[in-house]
Amino acid sequence: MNLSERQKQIYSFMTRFQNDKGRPPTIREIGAAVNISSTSVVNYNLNILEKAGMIAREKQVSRGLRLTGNGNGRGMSDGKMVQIPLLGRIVAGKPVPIPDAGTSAFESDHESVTLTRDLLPDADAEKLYALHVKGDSMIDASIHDGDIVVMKHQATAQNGDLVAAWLKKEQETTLKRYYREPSGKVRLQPANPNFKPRIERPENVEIHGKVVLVIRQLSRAA
Amino acid sequence: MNLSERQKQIYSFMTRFQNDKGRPPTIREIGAAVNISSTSVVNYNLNILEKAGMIAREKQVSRGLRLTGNGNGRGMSDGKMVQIPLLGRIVAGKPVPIPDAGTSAFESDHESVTLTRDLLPDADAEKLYALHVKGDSMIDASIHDGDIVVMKHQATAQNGDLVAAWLKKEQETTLKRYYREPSGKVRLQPANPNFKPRIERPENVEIHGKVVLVIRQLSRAA
DNA sequence: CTTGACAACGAACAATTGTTCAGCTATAAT
DNA sequence: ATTATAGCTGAACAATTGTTCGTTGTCAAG
Repeated sequence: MNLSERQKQIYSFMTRFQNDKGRPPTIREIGAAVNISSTSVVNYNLNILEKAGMIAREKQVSRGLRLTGNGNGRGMSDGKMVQIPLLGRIVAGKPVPIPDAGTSAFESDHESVTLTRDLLPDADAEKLYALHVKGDSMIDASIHDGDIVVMKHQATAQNGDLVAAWLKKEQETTLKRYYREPSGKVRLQPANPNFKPRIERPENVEIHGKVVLVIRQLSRAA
Repeated sequence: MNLSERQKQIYSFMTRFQNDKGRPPTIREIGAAVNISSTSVVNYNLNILEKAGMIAREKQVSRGLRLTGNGNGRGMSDGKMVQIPLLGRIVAGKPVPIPDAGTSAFESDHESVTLTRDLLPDADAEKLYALHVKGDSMIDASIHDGDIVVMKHQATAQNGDLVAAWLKKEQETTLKRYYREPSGKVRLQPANPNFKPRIERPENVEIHGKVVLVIRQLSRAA
């Protein structure tokens, strides 16, 4: 699956163009960038890139090119993104906000975070929502104030999942790892092994979602 | 700056289309999606959206639309992304890999991570590179094995920055917060306050970069 | 030498797509 | 009643863009 110098140039240009302009280039734009005078030659090389699995083409569609990222380890960069609504904050004293039914990215005043799909466990990017972590109280050292957590909305969890759990009696939200003990009780294990786990009766624990991604921006905060 | 129902629909569709297909829609595609029979009406509404600062248009360019995200809090989603080379692993025993000069995303066998710009401290997305964190030894509880850290390559740091430092004598890499003490010494402070800081002579500390983003994927790992 | 592949050129064609314009309707202001 | 404006229609036009085809040159295998 060796690619010629030109094909590498084309692929590289496509990547830059897409990242830069937010749309794929046309055949002629590619030609101009890599000094190919004829559109048919560009077309020819694009077909090769397609056979190599590096790109996908859509016929009869202007700019119908997509980077598939096959040649590229993990870096997808094909312009496919997921916009995840930032529903609010997760705080100790309040229940976790839950996504509305018809939450288009436009509706209401939601902020949102846009992520590339390669960061997420593939499949349905629906049902995902993001929360700002506010206050250190409920969380241990592995997640901090100001972090953004991307959650998948679900009411059950598997052993080891990091979940947002609502403790009914205490009226409290907490982010912990979930374990179902042989005894039937639920063990909520802080990510920091130095902290002691919390054993709860299953009836007192309501799972609101599972954490799939944690993002910490270190630029603004100290 | 009130937008009509139709304009909201158009904007919403543009967002979905862009995220979905990786390219902006054409005027006719928009028309079909929002039940507008005439291209001129779509054009008309697009001009309004442009004046409202929600989108940008490029004349005489097919799919020459871009979401500017002005109407949208933080969620940029305009298809502009940054591809960051994943240079390798950061391990205790080895120096931090440093980006080559001519690192196009294509060259060599680099993997890469693609991020949307809204996650990064704006400005030059150049000079950024990503590393896999490997092994718990050098890091304290705030960063884990398997995390991805996005670094900015720089040899100096400000107080409080989370840096990758190379300790010459110990031949060891470590991720810690950097503080210049009044005494002139350098204090390397673990993110976990339970751990003791490490005081070093400045000559022994070589800063290789500053951490700007930490990403933890919780899907695969246990 | 001939054959066949690969890589490229140029040109023409067809489809897609952005642009423009005359006109229609309803509603609110003059 | 008249005017103005927002929102729309339909159609034609021009520009952009994808597709196809005939041709050329190179180079290695037969």
